Amino acid sequence: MQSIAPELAELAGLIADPGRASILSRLMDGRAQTASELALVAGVTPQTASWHLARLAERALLKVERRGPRRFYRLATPLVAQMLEGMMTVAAIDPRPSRPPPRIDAEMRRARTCYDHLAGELGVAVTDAMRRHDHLNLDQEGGELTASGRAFLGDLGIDLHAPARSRRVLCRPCLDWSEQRLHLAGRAGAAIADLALQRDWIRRRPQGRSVEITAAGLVAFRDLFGARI
Amino acid sequence: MQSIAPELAELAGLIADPGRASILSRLMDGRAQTASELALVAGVTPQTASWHLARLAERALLKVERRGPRRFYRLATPLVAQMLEGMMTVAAIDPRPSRPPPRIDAEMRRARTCYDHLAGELGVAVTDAMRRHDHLNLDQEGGELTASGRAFLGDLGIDLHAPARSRRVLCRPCLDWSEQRLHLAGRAGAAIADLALQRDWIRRRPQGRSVEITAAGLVAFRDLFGARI
DNA sequence: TGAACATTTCGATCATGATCGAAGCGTTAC
DNA sequence: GTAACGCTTCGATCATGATCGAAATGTTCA
Repeated sequence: MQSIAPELAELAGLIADPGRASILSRLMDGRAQTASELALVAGVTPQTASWHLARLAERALLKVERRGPRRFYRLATPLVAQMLEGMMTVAAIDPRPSRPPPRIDAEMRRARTCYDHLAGELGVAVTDAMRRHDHLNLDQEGGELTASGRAFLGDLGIDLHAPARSRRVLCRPCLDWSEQRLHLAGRAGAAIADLALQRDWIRRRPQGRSVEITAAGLVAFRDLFGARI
Repeated sequence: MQSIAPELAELAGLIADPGRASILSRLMDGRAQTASELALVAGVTPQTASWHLARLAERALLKVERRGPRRFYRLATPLVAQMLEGMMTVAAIDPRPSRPPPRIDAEMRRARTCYDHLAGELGVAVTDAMRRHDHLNLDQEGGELTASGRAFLGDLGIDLHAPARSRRVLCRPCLDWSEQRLHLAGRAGAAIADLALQRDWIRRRPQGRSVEITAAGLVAFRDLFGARI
């Protein structure tokens, strides 16, 4: 019985090292990072990181981009991000009573980006608020924006028309691994995150994937979205 | 920066062994299998398989059920299946020119179940047919059944009302790793697979996840669904 | 109780791959 | 051209875990 099991094992092997897992996790915000930065994140020397990065890039999990003497690495495709998302969801659930639940950095839990949309308490709060106001229906396997939701986002200046070539869907649930709750992903989720960055409601922290909610952001999320945060 | 990277690596490590990957892949049809059967699939001795199974069960990727002297193993939750689905999708894409594309068993490619819905050529053909007949809209991140689609499935005797407790969505895309195309998953996908099994359009093969399309099935999929298969 | 069978546990062996020091390569800036 | 810097390649070492034979456990059935 030929199956993809060997390829599955090989792929998993690439993620099975703590250093490489840290690197992939760090790149989950969709941005590119230098090899040095990723070595720091992985907690290994540059040589070792280089070896890890080469393996990930060879298997096309990462894309590399040379800018001067530096090399920037990023996730190769959104498909890779989506796969990691699914793995993190399972990774965050560990029912072994002996094991303490993974201690997640407070900033990370509070607010972060998940590839292109909001996650953490903020992501879940915004999603919940939109559901409460009947802007959104969302469940485990799918979601849709209501007419009122479209109007709401339209009023915020979000253009929901898909780029001509994109067949990407508007709403998609993403299981938040730190909150164990659903948050909004898909084109709508990405648009909200873009808007928040653009209006300085959130700011990316220099390192890590977590984002800082600005004072203006707190007001905006509470007053405009009705988020309980 | 505390993150789930260590848990992610540990989880990946569990899948990173060819034997365990074979076992997980085998269980992707959602059914339970005995330890002996899984040892065969993994190509290892029963002792070794037992060791693998214990690790997978300890981490709650598998559930074990004792029936007499046998132990039946199955995937612990649909979440695990969904994670594996995402990994297989990436595993099936290997752009390294040196590597030959994974040779997938012809039966497996033709028709199989993916946890609870149809996959392979059959799954894609049925999905395509439903899209052609405007029964279904489906893209990378979501999907919906049209009014005509609901009527179509209703006429086939499929009850699309969700069980009271279930918030499971009707339509979800699932990227078929052997066909590199989308097929239908979610409650609707599962209902179609159930119907096909019930009406003997497909039969599960004793081993492996592939299914056999019966003569009646070929007629049904072609005439009722309009599938090009 | 004892025989048959499925599965697990134990113990020893062996292979894979993660690691870092040292050295090499490429790009940029002066 | 040459120095500085980021990154990679090479080589040697070391730890982890996959494997199976042998033996133990547990379940069913007579």
